[in-house]
Amino acid sequence: MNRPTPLSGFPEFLPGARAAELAVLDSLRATFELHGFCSIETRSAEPLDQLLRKGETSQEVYLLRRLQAATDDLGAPAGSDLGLHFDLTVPLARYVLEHSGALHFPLRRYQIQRCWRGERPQEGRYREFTQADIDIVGHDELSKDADVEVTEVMAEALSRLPLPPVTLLVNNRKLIQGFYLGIGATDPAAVIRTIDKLTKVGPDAVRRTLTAEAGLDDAQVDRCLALAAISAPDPSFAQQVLALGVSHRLLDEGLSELVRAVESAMHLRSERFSLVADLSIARGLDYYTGTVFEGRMATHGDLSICAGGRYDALATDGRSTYPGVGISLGVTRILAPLIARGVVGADRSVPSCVLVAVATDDHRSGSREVARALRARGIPTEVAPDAVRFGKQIRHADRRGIPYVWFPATAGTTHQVKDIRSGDQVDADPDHWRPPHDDLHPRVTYREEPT
RNA sequence: GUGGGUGUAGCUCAGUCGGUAGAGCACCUGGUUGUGGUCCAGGGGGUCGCGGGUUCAAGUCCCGUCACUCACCCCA
Repeated sequence: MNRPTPLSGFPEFLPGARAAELAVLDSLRATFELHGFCSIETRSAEPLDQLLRKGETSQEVYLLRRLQAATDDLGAPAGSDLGLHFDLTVPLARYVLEHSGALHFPLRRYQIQRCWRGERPQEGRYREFTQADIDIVGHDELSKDADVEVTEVMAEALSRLPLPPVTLLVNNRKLIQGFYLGIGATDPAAVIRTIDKLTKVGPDAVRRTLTAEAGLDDAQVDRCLALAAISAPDPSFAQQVLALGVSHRLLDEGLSELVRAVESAMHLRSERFSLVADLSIARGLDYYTGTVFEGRMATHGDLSICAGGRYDALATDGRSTYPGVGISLGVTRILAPLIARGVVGADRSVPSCVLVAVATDDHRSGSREVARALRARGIPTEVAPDAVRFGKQIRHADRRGIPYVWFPATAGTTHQVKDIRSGDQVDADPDHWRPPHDDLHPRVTYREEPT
């Protein structure tokens, strides 16, 4: 077979699916900018030693290698190796340090770029994928309001997308860490790592691990599981936490932070977005220090489609530290499975709103004139490629989802435009006719799955 | 990296005991010479993933290999 085969983990969309993806990306960008977040783009490659900091040692990094590299380059120090970034947070940290003198803090930035991970691909897990991140980075300090703000922006961004609803689960690292310290756990980090797997492996497995590896007794494990079982869409979770009778300075601090985050997010709820305080959310990464997020879509099972949190030291150069809080949205992870199942798509595969028909080759210049007049008023228009019979030209439009076919005036006839969905055909003037606003550009279609 | 599954038309798949390569959908043409979708008739399209082996004969059996895919790990 001469036809190339697909590359596992490197998804590519057909034009219609790409149109849907573009519409989603445009929507995200518009929302982020509406909140005053600026865009940055960082280079695709970072020095390998930079990538492997931040407790990300387990990441499968794609290395960059020059085909024509001289042999003695192989002897170069390991630190000079380049790798493709596997997220947008590590590059942000590097960027902030590199440009700290020229940036204004707090820095509110969004970043929509490809990332690469060498792990085995599966549904919803890719080797090349697009991520949309928003972060707020401070200089030495960062207000607690930043946590609320990124929550608000992402809530709005998700609410606007014509996609399945998202639940954002929120917790606070200080709260659970303080709780574990309060019950006498000696290695709270180990407890966090174990609790993070609760939904995956279940309470029995967690109990065994907590006993064996974190050295907790049965009573302590009971209280950990009781804490992790707490979940509420409003600040009422605080009473449940207090009822467990544990006290610790960090616990109190985290509790009030989480209450505040949940309270200020109450008004963000919509049909497509809900926020829940869920004390089983821990996040495995150890650099999170406060609020942690994990977003789920019911269509994606246990896979989280967005994640993030606060880190007291996103970056540090010895003199200054740069605390940050942010959320990453897995654009490819959300879209690729939904597109593959036919749940999400676009109502057309080309941007064209109008196809101008060509009666005969002699009439082509007249058809071009009509197209120019429509384009001059911002209506995406293409001219039929061949002067074949009109039935075939209409079919050309139909196949691509182009909603209108324009029949230019000829000797004895007037200009007419046909809505090929309804079949309605009316007289029209190229300098004045305008389609309904909704027909102007491709739109994302969302069809709920028959379950 | 570990373990399972699957590779046949553009897509989804069938192919019996080893005996001439199939269906549905899609595509093209015509019915319909300036108006699509429905319907009817016809048509094109295959190195059966690749390599080797057994056999008179292999899509089918054996070995190898590659790709895809699912699960574990980890994560958007």
